[in-house]
Amino acid sequence: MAEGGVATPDWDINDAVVPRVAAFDTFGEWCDGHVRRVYPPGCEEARRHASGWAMRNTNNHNVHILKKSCLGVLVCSQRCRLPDGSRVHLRPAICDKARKKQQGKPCPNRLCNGGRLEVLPCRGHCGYPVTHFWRHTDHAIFFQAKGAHDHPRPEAKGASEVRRSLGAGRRVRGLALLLAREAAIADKILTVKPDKQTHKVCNPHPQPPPLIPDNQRAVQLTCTCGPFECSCRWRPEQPAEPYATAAWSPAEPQYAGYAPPAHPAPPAPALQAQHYDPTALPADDIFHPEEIFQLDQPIRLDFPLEEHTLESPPTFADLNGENSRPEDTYWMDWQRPAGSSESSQTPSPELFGGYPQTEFCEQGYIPQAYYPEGAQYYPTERTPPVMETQDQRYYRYGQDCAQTNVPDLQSWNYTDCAFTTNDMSECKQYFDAQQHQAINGFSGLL
DNA sequence: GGATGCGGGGAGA
DNA sequence: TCTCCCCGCATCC
Repeated sequence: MAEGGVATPDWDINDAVVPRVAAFDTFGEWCDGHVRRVYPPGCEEARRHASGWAMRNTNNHNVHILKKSCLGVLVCSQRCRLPDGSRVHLRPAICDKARKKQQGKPCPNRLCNGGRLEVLPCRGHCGYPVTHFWRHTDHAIFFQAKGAHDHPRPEAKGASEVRRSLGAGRRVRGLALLLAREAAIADKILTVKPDKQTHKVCNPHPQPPPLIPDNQRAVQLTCTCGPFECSCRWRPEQPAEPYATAAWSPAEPQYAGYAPPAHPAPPAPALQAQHYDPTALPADDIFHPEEIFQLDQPIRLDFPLEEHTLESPPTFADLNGENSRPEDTYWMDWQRPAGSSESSQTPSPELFGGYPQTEFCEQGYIPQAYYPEGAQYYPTERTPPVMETQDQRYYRYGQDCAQTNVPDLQSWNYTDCAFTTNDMSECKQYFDAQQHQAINGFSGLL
């Protein structure tokens, strides 16, 4: 059975009738794996069919169900590493034309030598891109995801949007222009932030259970480091195990030797001292991506501020404080999935986790490995189900079909569901273990 | 300019 | 027939 959110009875997005539910799920921006969710009709993100993943519309010739497929992630052709050991993973443009323009551009990693951006396609659903399905009824918005992403999370949507809106990508000449941009960023933050917050209306669960134990959150939450010098982020109380970053060479086979997620490698490269000259200006005529990504740091405020974030988002004071070093912050932030509930709950897969093996493929598709150097895994969003199924009503493509004999209607067949009921306890143990390893793995950063 | 939604249509199983 | 994908168009921001 696919992972369900609220306690809806079994349903599938393609069912002729879907149940009417009394409880809704917390909106998940980074849903991964076979996931089913039910959101309230007023959930702004759900109404916009928002996702942290770069999802493009796919025509399924069904006007009742909106289908989207994952575009993957933009990565460096050289698979270079950022100063902290993570890799480049940008958000591909949804527009085909824009996406083509993205490809071939120089890698934004200033340490990268000759790398170019290329799309790492998603093949997480039996060799096809992971798909999201959205279905609206009068009383709920149904969401279903099929497949597990086999690639890193791209940067959050807000990053690319603001970057574009600020005209990043063109060469900046002179400090005055840089300062003007910073002022524009600050202005945008002040303008956008309240609005975003007002739209955050769909979370009926103000404090979902944390994925990281409170005792491990404490250090982070009490961190007094400056936003750009913080080195205690995610610091667990457990001593860190030594970690040696597996050197990755572009000459290596890129998609071979996948390590199954059940045995994730210890992760996370040690956080290196970041030597980056913020005053450096581009010297050539091609656009310098680091100029663009300097702008990414403040825009994190442009993302929906998630309730369960483990760390406070940068404040306006942070961005303008005398200690501000946007570039460093960018590097710090970039290696993490930007601005999302799940991402803030779970450290970046790039740092330690693995990408879940593409399971659940009825066709027996054997997934490719994208990051052979380590079994990278990150926990998928797991919202504890709320088993409330009273007042079950069913909708037939928008029609309100009140039903009283629920069991008779639950004979839906799930041929591609990820979990059976019996699997759930095992899965929980599995994800708990993964989560524990993930947390420990993060200690390698510090 | 890009995101998004809709729809036509081709290809393959 | 179903699912996948590509493409064009319209709308909105």
